[in-house]
Amino acid sequence: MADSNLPSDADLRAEYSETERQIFDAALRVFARKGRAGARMQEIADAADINKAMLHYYFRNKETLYGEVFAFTMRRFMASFGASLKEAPTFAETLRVFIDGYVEFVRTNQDAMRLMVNENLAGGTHLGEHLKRLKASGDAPPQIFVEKVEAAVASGEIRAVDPDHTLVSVISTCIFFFVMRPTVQTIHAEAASDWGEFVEARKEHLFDLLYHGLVPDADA
Amino acid sequence: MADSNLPSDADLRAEYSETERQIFDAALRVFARKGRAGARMQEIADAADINKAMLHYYFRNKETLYGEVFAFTMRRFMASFGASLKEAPTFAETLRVFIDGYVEFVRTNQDAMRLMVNENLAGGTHLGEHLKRLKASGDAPPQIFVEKVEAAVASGEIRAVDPDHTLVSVISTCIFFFVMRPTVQTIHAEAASDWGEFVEARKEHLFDLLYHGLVPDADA
DNA sequence: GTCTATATCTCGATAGAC
DNA sequence: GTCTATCGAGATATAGAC
Repeated sequence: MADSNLPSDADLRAEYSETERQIFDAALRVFARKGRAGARMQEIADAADINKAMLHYYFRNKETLYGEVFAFTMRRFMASFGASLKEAPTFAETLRVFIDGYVEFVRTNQDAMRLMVNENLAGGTHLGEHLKRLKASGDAPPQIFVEKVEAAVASGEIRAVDPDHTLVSVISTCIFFFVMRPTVQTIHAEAASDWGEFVEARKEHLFDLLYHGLVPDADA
Repeated sequence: MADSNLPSDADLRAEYSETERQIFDAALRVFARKGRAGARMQEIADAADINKAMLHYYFRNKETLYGEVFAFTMRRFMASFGASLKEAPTFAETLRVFIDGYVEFVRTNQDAMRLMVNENLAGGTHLGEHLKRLKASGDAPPQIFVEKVEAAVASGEIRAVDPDHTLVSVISTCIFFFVMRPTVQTIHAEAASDWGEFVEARKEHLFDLLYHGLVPDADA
């Protein structure tokens, strides 16, 4: 936590015992893949390599287990790549770091992403307090990005765009293709044959499209 | 079906009886909001204002009901606004129609959108044949849009972007903020107080951002 | 803390009268 | 076609020995 007031991955995990961490990993996997209602306590127990009764020993019931897993996942979402984003010298660099950071984070945390999307689709009852904390911290990538956009607009480095809408647009393009991966792979040949290659190509495309969308015309 | 080989909304509904349509509407609502596993046959029956046993009379079981509802929803997704898109004279107009068409379609069919996203998150087992038909029809908005992008690139009206990636990017920005609506509303004040206004503002922002992202610099 | 056995309950599905 | 009553699978949760 050297240069951030957000907890690191290690910090978050230190709160829990070995067994609890096993349960967490297993529960995240199952909740993300099967959904909150479709998840089976037995399957979580099997995945965590413990007895089913132990699940109820560590977490009273399915509800509280889900709640804890969701809270843990949210905090991890917040604690990713704020630092390198702050240091970016130009807006072009800011945009590159933001796109790369988000795409890589989602690529390597697809279950966390699925949990987030599922929760939003279901109405987002659990989101409330966590998002407020995120907002209050002022140190998470979305906040920093918005500030950088505001600064770049003020300095004339980019056009007079709405920072909040821009944030939503950039995040959408970085995440949604992971959400719709089965559809994308059915339609797009390259995505089906080599997903990793497709993701790399996509980062390039996104920077190109969004950077040109944001900077003023060359003769302006 | 005057100027399209895709079925219209009325065509689709004509296949089913009054009671079946009631069931469809109810099932779509419940499946979309609660997910495939979380949906309860009792709740669907209540929403359709029929007896639970009648559900099993019309549709053998939950599986087939879900399958039929999903297939119906997919066909509706395909059959929306292909015609007006074809007629767009300039690329700017094409982009406007596409953004407006997608945003409005999702705005007025949020349950259909939820079903699609849920299905993709769950692995997209049911997507296969439907997407192939969509691809084969050659008459759905995504195909037309890709063709228009290719033509605009060839004519120099827009920069040399990858049409497929561009399609994914545009659709992402049109849909994802609906998916994450609870999160967006927690972070963004205007979205929380007046969602309709936010959606309108978003359409403007998207056209501005993406059009500038696609057209060549003014002095080129 | 860990496990087996079991209680309890929800929900999908069916039987059978009308 | 419609309804009531109920069955039976499968899931959550707990009791209680070790």
